[in-house]
Amino acid sequence: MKIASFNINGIKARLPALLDWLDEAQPDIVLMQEIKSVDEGFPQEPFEERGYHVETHGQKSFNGVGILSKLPLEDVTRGLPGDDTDEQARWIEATVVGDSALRLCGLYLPNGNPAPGPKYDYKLAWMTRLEARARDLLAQEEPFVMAGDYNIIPQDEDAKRPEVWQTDALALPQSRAAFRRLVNLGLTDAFRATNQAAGHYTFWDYQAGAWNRDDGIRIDHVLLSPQAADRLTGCGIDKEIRDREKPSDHVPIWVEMDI
DNA sequence: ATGACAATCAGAGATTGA
Repeated sequence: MKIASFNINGIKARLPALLDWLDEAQPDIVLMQEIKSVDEGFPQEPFEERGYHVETHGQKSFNGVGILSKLPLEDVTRGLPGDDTDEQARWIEATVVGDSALRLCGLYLPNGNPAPGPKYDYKLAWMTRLEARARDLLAQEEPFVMAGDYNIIPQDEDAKRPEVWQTDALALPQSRAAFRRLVNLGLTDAFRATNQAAGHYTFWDYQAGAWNRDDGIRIDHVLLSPQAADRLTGCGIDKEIRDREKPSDHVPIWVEMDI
């Protein structure tokens, strides 16, 4: 089973590029971020024509997450638990049942800039809630995938120019520490489990020729529960699609699992 | 030192992103 995460940066602007990639990569499941659409505005038909079930948790203009799946999506829940006043659409969960059940968690973690400030406080608070959700899921001792745009550069080797990110919310020590706490609960960073090299990125800014200079950062991650990590057989980044017409500023990261 | 670039909503330019 191939499971991908992709920050598409707007479904309206990205539909052709997304469909082209889907037809080539043939993922069984896609966790999407930044759909930038309300649920009613998300075009389900082109995905259903390709055999995908579609579930979204959208909002107007910004944020928004969704799941495409060739298997039916069961027990869908929307919103990260822990703050009933949080109206930002950044979290969706669903279960797929192949040979066994797999819980999918798709997330769009807050950017947090400028830091310090209220946006950074929101990011750190959101990460505390994320850690709590991970603890609850781990207690169930079943396979789950927690994938999306984490807006975290875990280590300096995950950026072409780490020095320019030192005071950025994506790389500040508090951000990295929160990400480590999450991983240290017992989750596996699928990319790092299969590839230890520096210089692998999932985001290149549209500005200043970042793509042409390979000035990227690795901020989209797939974390696996122990039971899911046992089924991991591969992980990759579809870097080449960043070079196409009207690309997202992110590219997909995917895992192959023996499920 | 600043802006670059893109998407959204709206119908110009502010806001957001990373």
